[in-house]
Amino acid sequence: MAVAARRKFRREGEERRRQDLIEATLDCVAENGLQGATVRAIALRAGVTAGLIRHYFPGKEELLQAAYATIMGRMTELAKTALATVEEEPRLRLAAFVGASLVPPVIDARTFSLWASFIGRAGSDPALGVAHRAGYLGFRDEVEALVAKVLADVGRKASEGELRRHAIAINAIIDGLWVEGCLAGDMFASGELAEIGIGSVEAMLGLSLRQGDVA
Amino acid sequence: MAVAARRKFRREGEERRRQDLIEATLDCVAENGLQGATVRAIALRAGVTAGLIRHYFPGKEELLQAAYATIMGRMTELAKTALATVEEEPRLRLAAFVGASLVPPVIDARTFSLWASFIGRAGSDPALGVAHRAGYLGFRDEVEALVAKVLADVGRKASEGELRRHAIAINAIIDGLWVEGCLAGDMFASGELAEIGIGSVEAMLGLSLRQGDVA
DNA sequence: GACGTTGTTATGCAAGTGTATAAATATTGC
DNA sequence: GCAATATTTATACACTTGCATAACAACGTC
Repeated sequence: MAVAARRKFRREGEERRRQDLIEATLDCVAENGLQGATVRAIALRAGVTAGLIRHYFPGKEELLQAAYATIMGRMTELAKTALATVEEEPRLRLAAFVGASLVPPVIDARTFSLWASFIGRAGSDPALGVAHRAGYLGFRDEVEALVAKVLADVGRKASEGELRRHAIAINAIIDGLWVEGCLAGDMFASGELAEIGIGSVEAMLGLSLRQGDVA
Repeated sequence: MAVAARRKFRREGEERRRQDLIEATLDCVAENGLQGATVRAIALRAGVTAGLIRHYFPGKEELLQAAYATIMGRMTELAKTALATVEEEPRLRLAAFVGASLVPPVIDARTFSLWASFIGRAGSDPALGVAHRAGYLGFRDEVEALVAKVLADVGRKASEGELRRHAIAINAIIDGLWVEGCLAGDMFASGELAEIGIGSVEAMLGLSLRQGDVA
């Protein structure tokens, strides 16, 4: 009788394994939604057996939470990168930020799929809703600060309410273009969304954000 | 021995039952995502037993497809209603359309939850992707037509490319504000999103859309 | 190089999944 | 009322799910 050989394996570092499991989870969710993220599918993709998951996480729920935290962190990280442009001049900074938010890697079908999969439950899961709100408000505050600097730079005064409205609107157009770019990127020429985004912000603020036009 | 009494039931019309099952499915999906839409949960909510589902649909997959088609149809229906304003004057029509898209019932947490739950799989499921694209393009074409009328009305010429960009941008800001309104409606005053949306479109087109300002 | 630790696999289990089938009853036409 | 029909329930089945447990083997330590 041929005894089934026990599978060979390597011991990876703890942090490495955790990350691998999280990444495998994200892959599963991105491809087939939360439904596709079964412990067996995740383990298969991570190259381990299902039982190992419970060695690193109390349960599947906690693994999903860790995965959600990871994708949220990655998204805010991308947003920060978009914000951290080298430009000094306020208008150029704002333009660079909007533009960077509308090209890869921020525009990314996988990220969008993950966002949608998780956010779909923001209505019923309070923790998700709170997390979204925090991320959104943080993002909007950054936009508002950028806009305030731009307006100050050109010598325009804006009330608190005006600033708020500008931030909401700019945020919305970035989000809207982001969704479309992620869902159907091939419908737009390369850089077209960034172009449209910057142009729209210019129109909304009533001033040019680009070098050539700067007085 | 007390024999378990067989459950009483009524025979409903075929179309009525189908609709009830679809509505129950949407309820389940909206509350707990596609995961929550098990045949038993759906049946429970519809007030029938699980087996009945297969009397009206070949399988669960087909029921989900019918539910998706329903929510998509309902969304385009809402969009059409927003378009079917009584206003005659092109600018007022555009403003009314934008405004109607940013208040209930278009702004609706349940609808958003359903949208997100299904659209999350648009990347992997080609049928979903195609459906979204068709809906989006139809919507955008309507916006483009509206904008064209507005510009013609004020005697401005716009190239095909300009029209396209305007439609994309207006669409994006509606979508972006819609998402935020659905996810965190309580963060905005009643009518604030509509106000911001219309104001942004005015800025983007460089003209007023409101009665008082019409020349 | 043997040994103990523990990361990892393998196996099992109870609950839940979609589906198939048969039994039962509500409804229709007479 | 009564039989015929097909909607609806009830039950069963094979499979998947997350989780528990025990056996195992890779690695550090002496």
